[in-house]
Amino acid sequence: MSQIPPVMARMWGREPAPRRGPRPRLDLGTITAAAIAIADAEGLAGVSMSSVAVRVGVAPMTLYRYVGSKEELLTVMCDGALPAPPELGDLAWRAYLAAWTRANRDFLLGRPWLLSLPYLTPPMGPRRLSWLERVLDALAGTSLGTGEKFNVATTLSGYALTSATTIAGMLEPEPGDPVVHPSDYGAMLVEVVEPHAYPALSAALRSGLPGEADGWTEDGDFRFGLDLLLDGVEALIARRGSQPGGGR
Amino acid sequence: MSQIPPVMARMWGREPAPRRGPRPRLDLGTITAAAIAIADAEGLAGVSMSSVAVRVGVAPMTLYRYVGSKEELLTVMCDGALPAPPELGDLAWRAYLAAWTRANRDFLLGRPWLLSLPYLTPPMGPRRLSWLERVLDALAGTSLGTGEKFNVATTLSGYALTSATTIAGMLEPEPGDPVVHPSDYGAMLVEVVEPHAYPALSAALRSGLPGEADGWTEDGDFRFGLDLLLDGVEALIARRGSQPGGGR
DNA sequence: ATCTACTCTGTAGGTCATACAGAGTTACGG
DNA sequence: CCGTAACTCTGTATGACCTACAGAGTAGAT
Repeated sequence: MSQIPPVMARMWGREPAPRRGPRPRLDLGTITAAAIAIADAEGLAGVSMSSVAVRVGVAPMTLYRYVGSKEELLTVMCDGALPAPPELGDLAWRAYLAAWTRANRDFLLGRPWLLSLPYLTPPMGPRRLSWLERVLDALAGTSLGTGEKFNVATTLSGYALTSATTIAGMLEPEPGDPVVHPSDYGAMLVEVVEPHAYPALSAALRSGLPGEADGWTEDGDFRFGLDLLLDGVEALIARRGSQPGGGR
Repeated sequence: MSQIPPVMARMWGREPAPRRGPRPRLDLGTITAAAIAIADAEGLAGVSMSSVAVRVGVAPMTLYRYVGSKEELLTVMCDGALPAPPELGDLAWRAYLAAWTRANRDFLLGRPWLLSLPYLTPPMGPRRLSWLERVLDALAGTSLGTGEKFNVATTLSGYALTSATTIAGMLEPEPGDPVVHPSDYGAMLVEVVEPHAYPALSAALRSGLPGEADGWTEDGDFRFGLDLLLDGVEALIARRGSQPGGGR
């Protein structure tokens, strides 16, 4: 009956509870916690089946009793690494969605290795779904349809992701990465961009390099895009408000 | 003088043109084209230094004359795989940005392996910058500041990315991937989500599973978020329009 | 007591990135 | 015209990694 793939079953604690043989000495939670700890300390590159096995005190091959492959482990990590979403309290939808998106971005920045994983798959783990739950809740009072609420969640979560990726790419001069510091970024562009081929861009560079302006903050950039989106949501709600219901 | 890292120099054709020794038999363009062809045919997993070397007809180690590491090659591929941005013509900014974002999403769907790469780094290659150039151009007539135009480009491009990732995750049942088909998605959620822990979500699932509604199209979802953003931009332009200039 | 399912482990095979050193090749200085 | 230096290409080797396989031990079922 259960069409759900084994990874997901395990993520939700639906393990078959075997009858014969020795009791399993581990569980999936212990393993993913170990893997996450390693990723936090050394980055994703430090996470190997061997290193995880050492950390939980078993032989490497033992892990395959709990996980079908390394990729499966990474998938489970994507959910296990998430914190609980912020509390709704009695915030209005707009204030809450702003806080939600910011919290979303912040935990991605706290665990930047998440950005290198296929994080943007349809949410299936308990943690990811609890974040989705909160958006539905926050929008419950509005006239948006169910599908529209899902779309708002997806879009905001995507924005948090791209925003975090952008910031992480500038902040982290990880050793061995071909990462460019934002202070050098404008200078590098100037050196390479020819006014002939890129007129608008080189004009913009001449008028003031991005990242150099005094008033600039990365938080300002974040709020910029966020307000763009929330203004859009607000416009939509206003539109729907005059209509009956709307949306499946 | 040139502070620019070697990858970038090579991406822009700034190779030092050596004087002694045999003429190089290859160039970076040939190599990246081969790597891209392999990725198109077999996915990213098929791209190894060996496979690329075979395709261009040299020994694996030869590639390291043109590229510092495999990661560097992947970085260069990220730019080389991009098509030219759509022509501006005489479109109004909103129509153009919509076309631009859609084209952005479409080439990502055409080369889904781009989604597994660190695609969201600050644009430094010629192709990526030409996409940026077009946004600046399209917004030239508006009263937005330079920084704001950059932000609009970043946000829209991020939206194209998340949107493409979502669709690709549902469309491609790649062998060996723990991917879930959208038709199963709702059913799986129902099986796993407990109304007690996820009241809003399970209510939404009961009222109509996502992906099941008759009127649903993935393109509708795309336009939904896009309009959200463009409405936001429009609101911003309207606000800026009354003020002098604006932006650093 | 025996069976049997299940857990843990060592070994081994295959793939991969890349360090290294050597051989061949071209241009330049004399 | 020759030697030398710089540069390109290649074979070999190393170490890391994932994981297939088969065996050994263990504890509940019969």
